[in-house]
Amino acid sequence: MVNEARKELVFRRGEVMSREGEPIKSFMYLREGLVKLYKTNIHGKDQILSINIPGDFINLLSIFSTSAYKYSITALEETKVCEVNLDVIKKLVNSNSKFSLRLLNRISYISDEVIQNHFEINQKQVKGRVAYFLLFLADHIYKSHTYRMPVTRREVGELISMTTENTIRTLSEFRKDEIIGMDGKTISILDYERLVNIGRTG
Amino acid sequence: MVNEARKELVFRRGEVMSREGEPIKSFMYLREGLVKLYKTNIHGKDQILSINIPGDFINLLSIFSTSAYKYSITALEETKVCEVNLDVIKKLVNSNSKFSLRLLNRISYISDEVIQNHFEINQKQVKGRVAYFLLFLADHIYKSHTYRMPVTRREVGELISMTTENTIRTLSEFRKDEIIGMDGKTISILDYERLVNIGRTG
DNA sequence: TACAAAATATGACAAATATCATATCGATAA
DNA sequence: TTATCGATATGATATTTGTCATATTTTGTA
Repeated sequence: MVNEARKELVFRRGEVMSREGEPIKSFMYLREGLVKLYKTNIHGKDQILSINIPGDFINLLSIFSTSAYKYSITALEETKVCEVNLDVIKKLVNSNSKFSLRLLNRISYISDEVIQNHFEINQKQVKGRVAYFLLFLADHIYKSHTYRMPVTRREVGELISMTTENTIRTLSEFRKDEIIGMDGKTISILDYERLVNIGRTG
Repeated sequence: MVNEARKELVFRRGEVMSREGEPIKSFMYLREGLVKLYKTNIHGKDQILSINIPGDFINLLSIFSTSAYKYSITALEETKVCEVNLDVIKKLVNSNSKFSLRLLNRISYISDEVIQNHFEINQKQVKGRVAYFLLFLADHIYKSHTYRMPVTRREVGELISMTTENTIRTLSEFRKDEIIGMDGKTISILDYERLVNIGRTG
């Protein structure tokens, strides 16, 4: 049943996959790529909720609460998504209680994560926030101390609640202090321990 | 089945109803009173997630994600809770798909609310934050322009991410500007329109 | 009632962060 | 290819917020 309703979609970098306020028609499983979930405020500024990776149900937080998206989704790189019609999913909830329980677990886990991340960022100062983000990419996204940032400095600021200027300034400072190496979007963490320490304290 | 497993509990003001990290044993429905949900950070400072009112499932955000509480719950006033053993709830999810769907809707709604609130507060400055909180109490909790604040100034700060001093200072300023009247914990909103405007812009 | 602890209050100052200006670099499109 | 726009970069300055000190008031409890 689900197999028949399945549809593969491909999005290019920068493509908006769904927009805040639009009706939700399907359940989206991220197969390949990287996306950002974000809200746009009345002044047109974005705030990023989270960055999602393959294996994530990227619109799960919106699906059951309302018929409209609570946030927008944009691809940060070439992204493949598996879509299943929402009615099919709702029928599945009705017929398969194991599936329901797994969804409940997953939704709780996701919302916990978003809340926890923003609480942690909230209690840090600029250096701590940037360190936290660099470590997030290293530990959770790329599993490497060298990587190419998938976002602009402005987007980093939108995720960790800072201005673009301060984000850039802090990265420059880390480079001067030889905590990281930086060439455009390519980052290499030179002093992991120190970065961890900054991420904890400041 | 649920009726047999039901248990009524009463908590006094200030009593901790459940603590972050403790195992979750039951599903809690708030029948009467007012509670706060909060996380304590490594420095011992609390951050309040939300204030909950009768009708709320106060530990729903933790129940399905893990076996341990992700936040603590404390009664802000005399509070009555209806507890149902967690195993009974899980069996109900297995047997009743309508119930599962309602839980999914409710969890999504709650997490949306927590995230949305913190995003809104995050993009405001001190005056806007205090205004937002005063209006939250007036519009959502007490449905009146005059009320007795159920929390200390420190707790207000813990909810809207400000220091206690700045919270007190801002309230004093609102009183001097005759936007609110204030006598201890009793607040009366004198200029609702102006408060709404401050809450939107700043 | 009286005492201690917490909450409220306010000023002076320090620290953190945002804003504004300006420059260079790089990617993209006509 | 070149023009344009967005991204990166950095300094100077203004604004916001936090910290520390110190009183006063209120509250809970012995």
